Amino acid sequence: MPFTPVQRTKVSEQVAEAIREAIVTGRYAPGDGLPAERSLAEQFGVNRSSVREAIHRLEAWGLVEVRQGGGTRVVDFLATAGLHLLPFLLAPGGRLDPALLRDLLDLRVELLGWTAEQAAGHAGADDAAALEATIEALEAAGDPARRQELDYDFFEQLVALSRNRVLGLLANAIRRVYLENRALFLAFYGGDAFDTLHHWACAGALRAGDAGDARAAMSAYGRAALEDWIAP
Amino acid sequence: MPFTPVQRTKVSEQVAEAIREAIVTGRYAPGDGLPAERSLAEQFGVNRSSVREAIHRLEAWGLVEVRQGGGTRVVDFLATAGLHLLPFLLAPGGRLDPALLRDLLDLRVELLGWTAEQAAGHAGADDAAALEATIEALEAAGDPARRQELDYDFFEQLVALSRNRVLGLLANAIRRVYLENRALFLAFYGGDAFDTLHHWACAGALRAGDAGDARAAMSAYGRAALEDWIAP
DNA sequence: CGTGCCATATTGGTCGGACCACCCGGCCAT
DNA sequence: ATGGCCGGGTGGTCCGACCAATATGGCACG
Repeated sequence: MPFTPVQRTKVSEQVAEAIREAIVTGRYAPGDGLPAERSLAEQFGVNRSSVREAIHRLEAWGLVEVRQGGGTRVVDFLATAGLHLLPFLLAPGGRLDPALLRDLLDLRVELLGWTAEQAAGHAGADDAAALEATIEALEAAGDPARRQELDYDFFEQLVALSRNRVLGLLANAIRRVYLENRALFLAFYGGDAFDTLHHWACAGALRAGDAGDARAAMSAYGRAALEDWIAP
Repeated sequence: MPFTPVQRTKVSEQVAEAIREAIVTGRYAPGDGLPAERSLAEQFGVNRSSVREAIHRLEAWGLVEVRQGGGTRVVDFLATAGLHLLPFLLAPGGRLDPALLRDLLDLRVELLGWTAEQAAGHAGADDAAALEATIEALEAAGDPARRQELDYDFFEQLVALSRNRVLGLLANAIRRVYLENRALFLAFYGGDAFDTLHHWACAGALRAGDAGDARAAMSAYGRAALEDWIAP
């Protein structure tokens, strides 16, 4: 059994995480001013440089606005930040936000369907075969974590087949959501509700070049997952 | 006529932009190593702290991977970065990437339709009235830039009506694409091809609570824009 | 009383230097 | 061929200092 890599967390990362958590959990409201860098450095017991790095990471995430001489203010991130914040908003402080998960799964239904539809335009027989190989591995896998991984592989293969680079970027953002909240979705892949029916239907539709059927299959899969994940 | 705010560019920002441009234009291939921080500081004629801030911004964007002792390497950003990179990928080095624009507009069609469909589930008569007020302002506006602005307002109202916060984050990411590449889309709003036919249809469908019609209207609008923007 | 100006404290931005932790490669003894 | 050692290069952190923009309050002026 292989060892898992040791965790090397930089000081600036820890500071950034602490402040991010304080913001997304509402401890700082939009418009509030963050403590001064020198003050934060003292509170965290680190150098001001590390605090600056942390704050600039938050700025890159769209959580705070920094103005020289005017302090650092928390912004209304729901109105300005992009999808890269979603992994942290989904379960702020360890508590799942069920409404937000519902929003995500709703969008997922649409996205799965459209991705399959677009993939149908470029998929050949060998592409369908590759997808089917993934499905077979999915059925053979016993470990729920491995299933989750392979299921996402299937989606990424569809994204690659769609040849849409913007969709690719969007999929990258979505992937981070799963990576950061693995445990959240794990129960589904261990339960009885999960089956590969729709996967086979999608692969078959791609083999036949039927975009409509492909879309229908993946939409149905997304809806099934939604019903299982939300309010059992 | 209001003045445009003076440009305050920090040193670290300029450095970050320069390196980002070098990466997205392919001057550094994925896997390549960036020069050392001390070397970059010397080349740019700035302090190492500023270079570090710039590099960490690139890291937050998903463009580079930093390892202590092991240097800083450029990553395959198409495989890892999120939608926040799109504004810079659309016209790297000032030259438009038409294939990428096509990808974006394809996705836009789907997104516009779904947003309208979702909005129909929550829109009341006063919401429809607000939308219609925006359309009237849109028709009255002579300045193409103002039209563009109002058209995006219309979309954001739909997003707000959908009550889907994930879609809201996605819309924020898309908005940045327009803000960073205003000129690119401006021609459309000045030409004859632009009309408010689909907007009215959507507002009407929302007033009637017809999700299907709302979706059809905005999908049609997206397709019309796509045909006008691509290969005239 | 309101206005504009100015001194000052506060805050973020940059700088230069120092040291530590880590990775890599070459060299050497085993 | 293996493992240990070591030196050079790299990023991570720290320190102290100064610069630049901002916010604040007092004060003179109208």
